Amino acid sequence: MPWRNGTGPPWIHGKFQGCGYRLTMPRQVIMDVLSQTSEHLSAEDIYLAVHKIYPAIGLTTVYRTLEILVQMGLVFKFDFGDGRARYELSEGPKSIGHHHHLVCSGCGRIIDYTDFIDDEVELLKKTEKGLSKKYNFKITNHLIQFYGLCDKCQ
Amino acid sequence: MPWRNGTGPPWIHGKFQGCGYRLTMPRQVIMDVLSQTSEHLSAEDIYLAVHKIYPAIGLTTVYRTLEILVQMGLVFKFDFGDGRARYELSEGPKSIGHHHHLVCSGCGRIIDYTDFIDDEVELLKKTEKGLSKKYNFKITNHLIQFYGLCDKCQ
DNA sequence: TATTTATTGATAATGGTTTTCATTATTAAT
DNA sequence: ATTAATAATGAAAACCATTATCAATAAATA
Repeated sequence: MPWRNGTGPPWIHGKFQGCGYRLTMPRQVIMDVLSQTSEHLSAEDIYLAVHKIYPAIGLTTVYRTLEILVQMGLVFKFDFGDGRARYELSEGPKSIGHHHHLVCSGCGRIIDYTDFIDDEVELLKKTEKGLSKKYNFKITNHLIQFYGLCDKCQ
Repeated sequence: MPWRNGTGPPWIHGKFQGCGYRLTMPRQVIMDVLSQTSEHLSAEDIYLAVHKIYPAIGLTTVYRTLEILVQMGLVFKFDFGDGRARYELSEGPKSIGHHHHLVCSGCGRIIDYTDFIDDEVELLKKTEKGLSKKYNFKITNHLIQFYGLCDKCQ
């Protein structure tokens, strides 16, 4: 990485400013934490990780920042049914790119998968076009999740 | 409908017994309420509707019953991001059959759609088969949702 | 009928998320 | 630079959907 910890890549700065937000230290560190993991972190997970780097952080700020990041499209918010939201960077160094999740109903394990993306994209394009037309609904995002039992739980 | 209010169709009774549950009055009325709507009711919505027919109902019982119904596969539980779960009968008189949802990020409106189900089913079959094999993950269910802005919000 | 077992509902507790609000940091104006 | 206006922060309290507790009731079984 060509930037110091907490400094963040330059384009992030522009993105924030472009949306009328300031790229403050807490926000940079939250972005760093999200960039350096491929896990599905909860707000508290993020709070704890940020706290190691920037101990003055408050949980409230984490929630507020995540809301902004989701709204800016930099972060995806997921609900895997365990009562707490999970957050993932939508793009970045460790991002595995466009993917979806297998959610184990037994142990709650989450498996990322990127298979059949080509077929999926084809269907989605068709579907999005059709639905946009039929309902005049402007689609910005989609969610696909599979539920079932992982190898250890069946 | 060939059965009285709160009596429910016969097969429901068998289903409950088969799972080791009793088909009590509160449970029957909850099933009735779910059968007679095509909306996306929250637990409280259901509680209020049931309360008109069966005033002794408690909110706790509604939650407990819904949990059972979901676990039995009679009801789907959804999260549309407004902080409360929504419940839909997976099959029944007013059910529109297999469908998915468009979620408006502006006003929270939910639009059911059943388009492209054939193409979707094809992709899902392929995907499920591939993922089951690759990850040894036994898929029981899936979720597809589109997010965006409805006609009134753009 | 007696006895075991499941179900119920009022209440309290839980816990993730939001709101409040005074303080602090950042930007813009002078 | 200094000051004024604005945005961001964090501690604490509030919120609110959902769960756990537990005594009372209903249903199934012996």
